[in-house]
Amino acid sequence: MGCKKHLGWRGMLKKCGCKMTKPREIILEHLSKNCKHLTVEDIYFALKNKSHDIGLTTVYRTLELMVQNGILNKFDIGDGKSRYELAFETNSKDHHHHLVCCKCGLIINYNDFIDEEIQLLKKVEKELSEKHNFKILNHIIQFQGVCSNCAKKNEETN
Amino acid sequence: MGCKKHLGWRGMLKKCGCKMTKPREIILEHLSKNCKHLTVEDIYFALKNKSHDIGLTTVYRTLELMVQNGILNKFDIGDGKSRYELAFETNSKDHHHHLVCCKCGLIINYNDFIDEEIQLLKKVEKELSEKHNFKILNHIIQFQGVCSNCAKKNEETN
DNA sequence: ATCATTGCAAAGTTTTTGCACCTGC
DNA sequence: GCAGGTGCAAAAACTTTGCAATGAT
Repeated sequence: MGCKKHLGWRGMLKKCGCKMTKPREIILEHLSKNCKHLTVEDIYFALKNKSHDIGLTTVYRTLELMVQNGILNKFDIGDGKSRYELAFETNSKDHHHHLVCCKCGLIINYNDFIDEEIQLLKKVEKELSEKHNFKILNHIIQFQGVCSNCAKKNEETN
Repeated sequence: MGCKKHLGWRGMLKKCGCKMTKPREIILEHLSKNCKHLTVEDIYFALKNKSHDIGLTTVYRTLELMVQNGILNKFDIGDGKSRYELAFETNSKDHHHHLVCCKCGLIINYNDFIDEEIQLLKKVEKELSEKHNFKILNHIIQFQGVCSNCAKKNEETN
């Protein structure tokens, strides 16, 4: 799971007139070691468990800041909680999309067809961007459905 | 914006052991005439303006029920409010994806490349579904970026 | 030294729940 | 008639804001 790129953040923040502080470093570090869809709560308690006493407010503010600066992606799988993950470059090998179980909220990252998807996306992005005069920065692709566990449970019930 | 299909809902609900009531009918009717990403608040006040006194709780419960039964799609563009729209069939001419402005929240529906997207999606769905043993019901594709208005505003500021 | 950042407590939003009453089938 | 649906009020869940203290450059 090594999502490197530890350096560079400092620079990215600096360029936006922001300081690199302990809490910010710790939060980014945590996200980089857990390359997946974390909620504010997830992060807050995970850090608390590692004896890092960072306020909930700071977590919220840090994450929002990172989103504004394109370092993180924010999305919602339908449970009303915002989720954050490193904004992997479209071409990076860590880039992925999500399969979301609408029963239990399980999220599966996949990048099986990423290449084909990306190819189409790039084309679509370019043309939509021109047609609607819209600067496209990012995309979200989510498949919603029922995971194998929930399907099993459902069979048992019926 | 005639999104027909007014009949059939009753049947769909019945099949799920649910009754078709006045509030449900009015809410579905409203959604079918406003084929786009409405929040609970949007719906609640729109109906209030038409002198339909439907409780906020009922709106929440009705929408959630429709989502559970596949009649509506639920998604979040990043502003923390759930949005709902009719779950157009993948092949229907009303099927579309979204362009979301991350500055002002503007949502543009597009279906320019829908055919190509759908073709790829179907393939991806089939294979992901087998590989991850996941029953895929639906998908969300969102491009995030900056709309022309916000881009203009930004230029003026700088 | 200066201005951004932090953390707490308080407030704001959005969504859910409990419960008595009402309604569709 | 009865299970399911409704609406109100209250609570819960998530997020933002104000402000005094602290920290980074």
